[in-house]
Amino acid sequence: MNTETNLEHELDAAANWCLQRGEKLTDLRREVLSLLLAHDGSIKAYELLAELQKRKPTAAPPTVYRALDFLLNVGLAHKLGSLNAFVACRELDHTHHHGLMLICDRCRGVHELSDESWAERLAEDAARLGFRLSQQDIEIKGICANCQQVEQAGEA
Amino acid sequence: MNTETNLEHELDAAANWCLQRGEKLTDLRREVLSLLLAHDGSIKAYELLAELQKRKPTAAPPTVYRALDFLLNVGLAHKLGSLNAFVACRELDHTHHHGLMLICDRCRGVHELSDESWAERLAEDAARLGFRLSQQDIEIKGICANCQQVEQAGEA
DNA sequence: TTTCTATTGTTATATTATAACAAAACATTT
DNA sequence: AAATGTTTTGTTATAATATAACAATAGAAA
Repeated sequence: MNTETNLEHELDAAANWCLQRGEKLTDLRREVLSLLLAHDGSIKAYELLAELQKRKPTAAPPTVYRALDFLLNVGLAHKLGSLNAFVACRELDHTHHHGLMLICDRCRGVHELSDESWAERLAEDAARLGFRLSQQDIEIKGICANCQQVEQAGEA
Repeated sequence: MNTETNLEHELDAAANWCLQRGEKLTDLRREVLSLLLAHDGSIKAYELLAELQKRKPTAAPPTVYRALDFLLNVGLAHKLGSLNAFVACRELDHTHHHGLMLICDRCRGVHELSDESWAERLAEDAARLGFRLSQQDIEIKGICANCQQVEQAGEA
């Protein structure tokens, strides 16, 4: 199975995901999601716009922001507030509460953690203050494994 | 002890904090920190600028952003990436690794958690992926106790 | 078809943040 | 004090991020 069919597969799954929620993954939204998925790490809205314009010269900022808003709302993408960047959600299947996004300071890559036992503890601590957590992603910064290796190689 | 002397007390402590790090809390920085401290919740850069201009009409965006950068670097303030807003750090004394910021979706208020036992667990999970956490704040969204009460009152 | 709603197009503008260079303040050495 | 270097602040311009507002189009429902 090559990359292209893999991508189409993911997009079809996303379309289904939308239908189950009474929403539609239109051509435009599908294209934006496709661009998001094609990026390993996160991507910025105006980078996405530039990509989109290659195939759709008419695209303007609202074009991309509206598609992103849709994808965020339906859970197909995440916004990384600390970077003002966006990333496709790769973990559609599990019922996730707080997506934990490990963001690499170096390469802007993102790894989404699905283990959530730590989250319970967190929610307890917050509850002790009367704080009720909303279901949003939590962003953690650091250096990914790959960039740590590059770092060491540079020091050698 | 009234509010004013309390504020001056905090500002003096902040000045000391800077000196210990070989940095200086200049008048300008002190004024910006003062405005940050005067706000319960978080405040946006341009709101801060407007406040600053009341006493210092010459102030421009770089004025406030430079002061904020300084305060962030020396640890006297936090940036909330998800809101593009800023907040004074109220927990100077303890050696904190990852400040946990509970941000209210409603009132933009922030509560800084100092208990960090959950952070160890988090670091372990991340380490399993080879991810090394950097010492940065972690932002958690939700509804604060106060806003929950207001919410209920509205429903009654 | 007609009507209603959702989506997309388009233009303009708001909001957030930084670059670049000049001036002033401050510290250090002579 | 004068000369020098460094840090901080002033100032203008502009970059980067995001949304408002309204027109046009497409799709669904009556």
